[in-house]
Amino acid sequence: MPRSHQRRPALIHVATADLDVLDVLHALSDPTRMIITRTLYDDPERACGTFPVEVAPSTLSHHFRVLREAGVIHQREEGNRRLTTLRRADLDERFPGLLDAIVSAYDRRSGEGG
Amino acid sequence: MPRSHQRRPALIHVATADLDVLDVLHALSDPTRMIITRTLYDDPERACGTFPVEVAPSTLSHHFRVLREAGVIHQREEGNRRLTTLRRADLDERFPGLLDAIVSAYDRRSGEGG
DNA sequence: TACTATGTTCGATATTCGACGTACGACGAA
DNA sequence: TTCGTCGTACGTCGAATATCGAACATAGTA
Repeated sequence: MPRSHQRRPALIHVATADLDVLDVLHALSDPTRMIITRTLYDDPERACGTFPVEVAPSTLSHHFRVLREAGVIHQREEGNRRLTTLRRADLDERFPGLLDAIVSAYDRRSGEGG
Repeated sequence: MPRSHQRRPALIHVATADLDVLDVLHALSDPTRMIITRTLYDDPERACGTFPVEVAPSTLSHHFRVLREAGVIHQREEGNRRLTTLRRADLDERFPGLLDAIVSAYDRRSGEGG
């Protein structure tokens, strides 16, 4: 039988026009997911296992799913890796200034609460 | 006996410096709470029962609590009413541009999704 | 085939969340 | 005191969520 080229779930990504701000806010209200997002805000692209978080791989996978379904990140296949990027342009197009304001707010918070 | 001046829980409000952006994002990621916030964004002060939401009073009270503990709203006593305001200046001081960006994003979303 | 690396899915468990009904407290008026 | 209004606290329920371990799937290599 002809092997399908994409046996994996094909990584559904929500369209830019369908982004829901409540979903985005919910996705970013979690510490682990915020760390992922903040990391991608600086680095253009990273593999799943290279984020500075201390959770089980399965848990991390779950958080990626939440971020992906909210439209915050994009993931593409590269060999046996899954490379993750921030959907910065899409978010900025749909919700101008939102991502910058959130990341800026997060940076302030990190610096003070210590 | 001297009647206590504040028999009610005294409405704890978090200090501006202690505002946590993750708590704020979580508070605003709920539809009912977003409606409350959006309403207060235009109106300076409202009583609890005057918001355009369709939930039971006890549920509404729960949402006010979440918003209050996240530092999004302020509530003060006025007779047997509790008047609610948006902590706009505090939020803007701690997280410049965040509230405006979120409300702006919410307005865009409302206009499209139907 | 076998092995390794990477990441996901599944099952199980514990927690949180949103909603409600009920009971109660505080205020204002009679 | 008694009543009605406004709003909260508590308990409860079902659903969603977070977390983990274990098994699975894919890609690459030997």
